[in-house]
Amino acid sequence: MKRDSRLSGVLHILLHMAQQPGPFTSETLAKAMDTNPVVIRRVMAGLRELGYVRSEKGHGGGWTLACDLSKVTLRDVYAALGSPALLAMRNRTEAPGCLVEQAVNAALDQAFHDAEALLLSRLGEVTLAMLGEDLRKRLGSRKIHDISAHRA
Amino acid sequence: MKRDSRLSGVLHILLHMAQQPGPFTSETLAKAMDTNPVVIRRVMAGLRELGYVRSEKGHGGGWTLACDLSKVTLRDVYAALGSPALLAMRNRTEAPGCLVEQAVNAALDQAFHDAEALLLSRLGEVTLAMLGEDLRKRLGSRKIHDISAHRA
DNA sequence: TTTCATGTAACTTTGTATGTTACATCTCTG
DNA sequence: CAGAGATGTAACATACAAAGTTACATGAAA
Repeated sequence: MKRDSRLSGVLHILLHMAQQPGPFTSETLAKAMDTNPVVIRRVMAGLRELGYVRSEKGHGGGWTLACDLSKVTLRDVYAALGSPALLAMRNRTEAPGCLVEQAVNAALDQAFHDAEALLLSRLGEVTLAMLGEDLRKRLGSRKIHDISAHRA
Repeated sequence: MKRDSRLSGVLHILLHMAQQPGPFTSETLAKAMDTNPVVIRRVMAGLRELGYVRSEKGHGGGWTLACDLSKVTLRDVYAALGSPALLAMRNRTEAPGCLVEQAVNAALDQAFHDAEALLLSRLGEVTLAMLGEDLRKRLGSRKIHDISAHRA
């Protein structure tokens, strides 16, 4: 299964933006993420709708943070992406007529549901501010990492 | 992301096999699962290697259960499929040089790891025998469901 | 009015599960 | 032994979603 890296990617972007004053163009962010500006706009669109970031057109335009980083959790960011599927597995058939399949689904659904709930709960415990704090520790005495000098 | 339904599918097969004496040809099972015999052979191959089922060629051949259903858990079956990815999300980059990405990965990895561990643990708690027991309850007074009359 | 930026639709590429075809191999039956 | 019925498996085809790309409309600043 082709796995989704949008959450990872958008968090990377947000954290970079928190390190320097904006605004950042999609072009700049795309170079740092080694991807395409349109991809950036795509994943940022959901965040904009929820008011976590703002975008401005024209000269001097680009993306800026527009939220209290201590109030936004990774779960919020996940939701801003449209809450894509969390698990790589699914039931063969939902609402099957076959009792055998119903029994299988019931067992799997419970396990799936518990795992999803835990994952969402964990994501809900971490704020963007906490991520930034962790980053500061990792940076240590080092100079602030400039996004334009980004290497994956 | 295209999600994997092999675990669901193979459990369905095993539970059907537990309801009637075998052997079952891939052809029969494929019809019941509304798929192709080769797909059946493919998912059953891992189970055969672990000794959970046996296959015989030629006249009167096919698949038979070869394990104690109370000893095999859903986790074992999952492992027999080759332990495919559990989560639909992944990190953009593993072992990144960028400290920002390291911070993001660290946060996500912990959440991902916890969710995977819980899922595996839940799967490990359920045996095929327990699934069969649940099925019997669902069947109630009804006659045993013949696989040849299968409807999804 | 030109330049620089986002917004977005449409299309292409890529990776993976799933489906299909073809054929080799084995085993029972007659 | 010959033929039919089964699995084993490689090779290829299809379906689908994420990711990448192209093209162009729109808006804002110089």
